[in-house]
Amino acid sequence: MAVDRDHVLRSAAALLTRKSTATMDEVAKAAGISRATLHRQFAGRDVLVRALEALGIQECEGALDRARPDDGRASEAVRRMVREIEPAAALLAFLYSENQLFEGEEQNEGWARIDDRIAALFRRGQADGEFRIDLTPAWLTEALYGLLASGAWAVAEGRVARNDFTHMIVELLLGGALRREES
Amino acid sequence: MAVDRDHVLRSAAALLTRKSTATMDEVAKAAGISRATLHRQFAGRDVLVRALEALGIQECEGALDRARPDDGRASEAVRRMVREIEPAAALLAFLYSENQLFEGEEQNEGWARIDDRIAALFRRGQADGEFRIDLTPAWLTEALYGLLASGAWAVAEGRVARNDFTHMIVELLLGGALRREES
DNA sequence: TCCTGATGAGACATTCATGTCTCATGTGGG
DNA sequence: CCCACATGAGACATGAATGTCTCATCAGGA
Repeated sequence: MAVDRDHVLRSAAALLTRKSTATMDEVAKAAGISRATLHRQFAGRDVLVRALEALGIQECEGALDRARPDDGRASEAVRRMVREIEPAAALLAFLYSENQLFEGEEQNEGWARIDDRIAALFRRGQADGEFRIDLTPAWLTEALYGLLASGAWAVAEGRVARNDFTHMIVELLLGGALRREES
Repeated sequence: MAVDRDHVLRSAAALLTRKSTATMDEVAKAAGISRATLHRQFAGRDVLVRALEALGIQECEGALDRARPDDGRASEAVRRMVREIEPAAALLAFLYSENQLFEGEEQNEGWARIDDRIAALFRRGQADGEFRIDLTPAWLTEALYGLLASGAWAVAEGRVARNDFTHMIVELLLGGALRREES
């Protein structure tokens, strides 16, 4: 019956997103399969995490594609990007913290590609004169990750409404907390 | 010779900040003591983490006190606050991620007090007409935590210069990425 | 209907961090 | 000088998660 690998992966993502220390047994139960079958699909926790990483990268790439980062104003592209990434934010937050554990090992090159694409968008915004130039694209990229993680966490905790997710992040990232003298 | 408890605590903070899964044995070695002695000081990993939590709370409270959040313009107070919190940012990031594991248990009330004080500062900024009102104080507080964690991480990874830490965070948090039409 | 293959349940061994205990050592104070 | 005490080193037991294996069952296809 060829277990639905994608279903298992997404169940695991949903669970580990909430409880990053969940047991393989819990992951299996969450997916509605036995530990044995889970282990037949993913031969070990690290394999599972790597698969989740690949899933996260895939989702990010897809989100970036759909966001068309090269079209129109950079600020609008950022807004589209955040909106597209939102569904994957919790997974990203999990992988973000999990990455810190892969100390020695080289990180998946996929992240480098994604970092580059996002940084390129910020760089374009600067070149277009839309974004300020004293905040480096690398920092803006890092900050975006941080805000996505905070946002996902705050939503999960019920401290902000899910509907406000994109608005909160985009407005803070682009506009900041200070009032604008003029729009 | 009464082991220097504070030294042990700070060594542990420095290590766990970099490698959150470090063993009690590694923590002991990092502090230059044996595992037995470490265990005499902190009877278990959770006790150690709780002690680190208390340390983090203490540092935050101190930073908030020194930042005088009720003095002058709210934006300046935020800047002082970030500057004061900076040395503890890595510890905060560790505790921030560690907190997610204390699922059921009630979180230390100290955090609630700190959250309140920070949120109050943002609220004052809004009341003074300095901050925009469509970003809730709760979200601004969460975002600040997220940016502190991202910033500490980015500095540790060498992606941003340590000297730029405060500037990067404050400017993004308050001003955002968009260029101001006028200062 | 029968056969093949995937699955679930569970036993079992292994690894690792941890908690606990003992004992020798070495230092500082009386 | 001698004693008390903290420490370091290490042995040992424990618990948890994991990896591995077997076997019965069940469903789908020939």
